[in-house]
Amino acid sequence: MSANRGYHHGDLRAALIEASFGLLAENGLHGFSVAAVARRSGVSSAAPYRHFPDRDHLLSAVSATAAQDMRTAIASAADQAGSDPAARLAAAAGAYVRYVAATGAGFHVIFAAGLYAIEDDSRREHTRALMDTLLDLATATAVGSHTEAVRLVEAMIAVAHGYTSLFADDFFARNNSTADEIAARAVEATRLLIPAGT
Amino acid sequence: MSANRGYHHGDLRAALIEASFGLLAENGLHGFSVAAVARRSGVSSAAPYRHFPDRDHLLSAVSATAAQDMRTAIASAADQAGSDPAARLAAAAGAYVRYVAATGAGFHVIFAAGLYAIEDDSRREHTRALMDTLLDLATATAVGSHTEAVRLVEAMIAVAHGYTSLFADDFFARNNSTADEIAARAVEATRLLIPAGT
DNA sequence: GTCTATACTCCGATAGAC
DNA sequence: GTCTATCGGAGTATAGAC
Repeated sequence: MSANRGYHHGDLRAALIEASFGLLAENGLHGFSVAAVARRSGVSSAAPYRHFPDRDHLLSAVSATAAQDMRTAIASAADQAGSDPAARLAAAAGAYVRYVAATGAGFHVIFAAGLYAIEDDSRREHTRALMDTLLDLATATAVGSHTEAVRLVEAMIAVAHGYTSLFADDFFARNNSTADEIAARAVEATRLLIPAGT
Repeated sequence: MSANRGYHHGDLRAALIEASFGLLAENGLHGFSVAAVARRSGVSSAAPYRHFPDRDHLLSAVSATAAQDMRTAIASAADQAGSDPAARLAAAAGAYVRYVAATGAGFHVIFAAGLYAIEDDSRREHTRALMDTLLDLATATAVGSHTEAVRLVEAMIAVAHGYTSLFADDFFARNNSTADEIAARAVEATRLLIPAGT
């Protein structure tokens, strides 16, 4: 902003993260590379290394941002779903599908292999907050124990991630399905996985 | 077998496909390359090109084998599940998880991008047979229409594929979960998605 | 802080010897 | 049918100029 004394950007770091989301949305994790991110940002392939020591640290920053934004999207969807705990958790599955369809940054990115070894407090905080939010939504559905809540969250994630993966791989291509339609199906399916309530 | 006049194999083509499964199981689709398959088979990186014109044709042959074997595994699991249509379809989800955990060859491999463009009658027959088997299992659960059966198959695949993806990405690592445990959860979840019956 | 240039590795694919 | 050798392309990462 105020300090735009460089060649191209006032904040290349932020621009690189933003470009990463674009790449992930278009080509998936497979299409993510420091070189491609640099190209998309209009800088040389060496420039990113002034802001991130290596590829995994850039991906870790993307992961932190994704976890934060996804948590916001899920919390917002749950609130719009009203007060019924089952409806709120199911809505979270829909928010997951829509977020990943738009950004390409699902759990396979947020918890990508190799990221666990990286020291990145921001990422750890945001991923933990995301999981806590999901766990709270599951616990509210009158499950009997913490273990059951964890199992329910995992089931909900499996459904959401499964639909998302198939959608990203064009498995529903013949149907001309939209992300919103797939999200709606993930909501329905998640609703069926929640015991007892209504 | 009888014609082992070459350097290493009597049937390098089959050995390459077998090696491909090993690579997929260990490193996923990301770790699949003609060079790596050749290394694992103990031949030079040029040898595979005598049996497959390019990378995608090798992958297509792997896809055909995977579709055939997965269909067999699913049909077998359904038969062992008895006569209840809902239990049979749910068992198919478990078979999917176990097969992909063992081989790495899930729908993301069987229907991998780029394969659709390849002319490979074997692959087309086996993938079609696989989908027909799943559709038959879904139709038997007293669904109201063909569209509903398709939707049910897609939901079951989403659940199975979701659990499988998370398992492959070590998402359940802290729990020390086994493939059989994850498969059992996929069976339970699928069972909940099936309407009406019992 | 970004550039150009470069070294290294890996992969896909081909040419030609045997 | 398999080998060695090679080319071209893409990616990670570093060195040094500006």
